Order: sequence, then structure tokens, then C-alpha cells
Amino acid sequence: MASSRDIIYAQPLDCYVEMVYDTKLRSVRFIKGVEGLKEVKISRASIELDQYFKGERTEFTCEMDISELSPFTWRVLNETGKIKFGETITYSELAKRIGSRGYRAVGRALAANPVPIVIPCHRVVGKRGTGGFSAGVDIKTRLLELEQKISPITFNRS
DNA sequence: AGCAGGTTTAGCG
DNA sequence: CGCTAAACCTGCT
Repeated sequence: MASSRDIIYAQPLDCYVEMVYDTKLRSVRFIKGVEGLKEVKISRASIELDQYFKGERTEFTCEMDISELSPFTWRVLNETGKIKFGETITYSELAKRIGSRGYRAVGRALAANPVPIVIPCHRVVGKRGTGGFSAGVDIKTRLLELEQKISPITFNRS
């Protein structure tokens, strides 16, 4: 299969982002600690992500392939995709929405998310803090700051 | 069947 | 806020 990859520089994250795709978006990953990469913006996904990081876009229209995932994981990611820009919900809340009480399983499913940001797994936070993030909590924190300009730690829900 | 995970709750300092 | 301990549910070995 002929898969291609685009690379963009995410100013708010201070790192590069690589997207692998063929007919649909396959994966998104963060490249930290590297400099001087050449940006390649061909796919719709890379263009939209680029706009997102510049604060010019709040939702994505590009298609992605998440067919390989298990039904539960799929449901979790699908539900995650409904969270709007600037919103955050907790792991347990997400579990509740898909009719489960397995909040830990939710975390596990989110960790398996092949396309971070496009499926906004960073908008799912812990009740007592930001929670974790596969690519590093620092990235999650910056993404949240980009979206709501306040520290998630300080964010209080009474 | 057993274990670990991007958690949660409650309890104590 | 910091730490500990037990417990829900799914996915991997």
C-alpha cells in the first residue's frame, strides 16, 4: 500500500507532528527534540492540523481509519470525537456516556488512539489532575492551554 | 487465568 | 498537595 507522510511544525507544542496516511488518515505522532525538519503539507489532515495550531480551526473534517480497533475502543474514541473545542470531560464521565463504569478501560482505549488531536483524547482529563498522555503529559497540557488558556490543574469543577 | 493500564474514591499527613 | 490501598472494566499474554 502506498502510504505517505506529512510533517508540520506545531508552534504551541514546540515540536513537529507527523501524519501517516493513504486514502485516509492512519496515524498522528509527535516528534520531540528534533530541529530543522522540512515541513510537508499535502494531505487535508496536515493542512487542518496546521490551521488548528495557528488557532484558525476548531474542528476537523478529514477522514481517518480506526477500523482495526476493538469495538469498545472504537466506541470510546467515537465518543471522544464528540467533545467540542475547549470542553473537557473526565474519564469516568466518558465511561458513563458509553454505558460503562470502566474508567480505567477508557484510559486504556484512549492510549491506543492512533490519531491524537484529530480525535481529541487530550480533552479527557482526570478528576484530580490532567491525567496521562501517551506522548507525554507536557503535550497534553499545552494542547489544553491552547484550547482554554487556563491550567487544567487549576480548573475546578464543583 | 493473570496482570497492567492516560483512573477513582476515600483516608491520613 | 502528597501518599497509600482497594476496586470498576477491557485488552494482551
